[in-house]
Amino acid sequence: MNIGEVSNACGLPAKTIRYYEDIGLVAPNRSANGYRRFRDTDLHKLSFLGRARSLGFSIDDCRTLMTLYEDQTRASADVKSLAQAHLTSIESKIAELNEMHATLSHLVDACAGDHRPDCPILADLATPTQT
Amino acid sequence: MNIGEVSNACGLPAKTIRYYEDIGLVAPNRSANGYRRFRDTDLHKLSFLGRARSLGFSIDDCRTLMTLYEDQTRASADVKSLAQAHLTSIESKIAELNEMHATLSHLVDACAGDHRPDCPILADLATPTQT
DNA sequence: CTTGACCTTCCCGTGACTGGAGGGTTTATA
DNA sequence: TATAAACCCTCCAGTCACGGGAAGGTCAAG
Repeated sequence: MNIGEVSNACGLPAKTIRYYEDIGLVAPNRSANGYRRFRDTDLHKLSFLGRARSLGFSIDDCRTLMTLYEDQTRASADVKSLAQAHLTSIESKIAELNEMHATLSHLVDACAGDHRPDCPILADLATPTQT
Repeated sequence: MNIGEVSNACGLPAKTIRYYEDIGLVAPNRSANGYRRFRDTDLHKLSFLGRARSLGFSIDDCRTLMTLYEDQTRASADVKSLAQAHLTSIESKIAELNEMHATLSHLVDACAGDHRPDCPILADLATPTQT
């Protein structure tokens, strides 16, 4: 399979697939004309990566997950702890966004949003010691 | 005031303050020795920027907000619509993270997390057509 | 034989900084 | 007076995970 076909099959842009080769996540063969030639296992790997990335795992995490996936003697505890750590980081991001949202929606509600210049949003931004 | 003093006062790292000068968000004077010399209005601006950034506004948004802040004839509607748009983008980020969290926490719960290799998390990652 | 759809490499840009090298200035202390 | 610590400066490179685009080679169809 050429890169376009693989791209269609796994949903990753060709650019991304080339990038993944650059950083050593996949290692396709080459045809005589220089084109990348992917095997089924390469496609499988790329799908795995795409799915892991869509769950928010970093490239570094993905590398580890791939290693674990290919290691038949892995302990599921290792996978779980990695996922757990990622979950925790997702939770803290959500918490941070929720806080922003609460503050900002409060301010937006307080703002008349008309032609007049008076604006509680700007007033808040100009008041550093307030939360 | 020198940069260190301003940094303490507004909570932004000196590096960040220099960066903000580079991109034209503040324009402090210079002392004879080449040190930046900040006025109260500069500090005020930087505090404004820090607060806006902490609410997740992009640098570009911050630039607009500063302009609006300094424009006495602004309409609060302009500020509100900017904030509203930002709120919406926060909401979509939260939704995305919530989806990741739901999927991943489900998988984590299903994983034994012991010495055995069987792992629903890896199994899911290896199954592209599943959600 | 040409057109268009592929594929290749290479380099630059993104956002918002952060780290570090290499060096000048000021202030406090011995 | 020497020196050490604590400031300050500029400039360059790196972060993360790609995306855009240039410049050019290859392949199948009409």
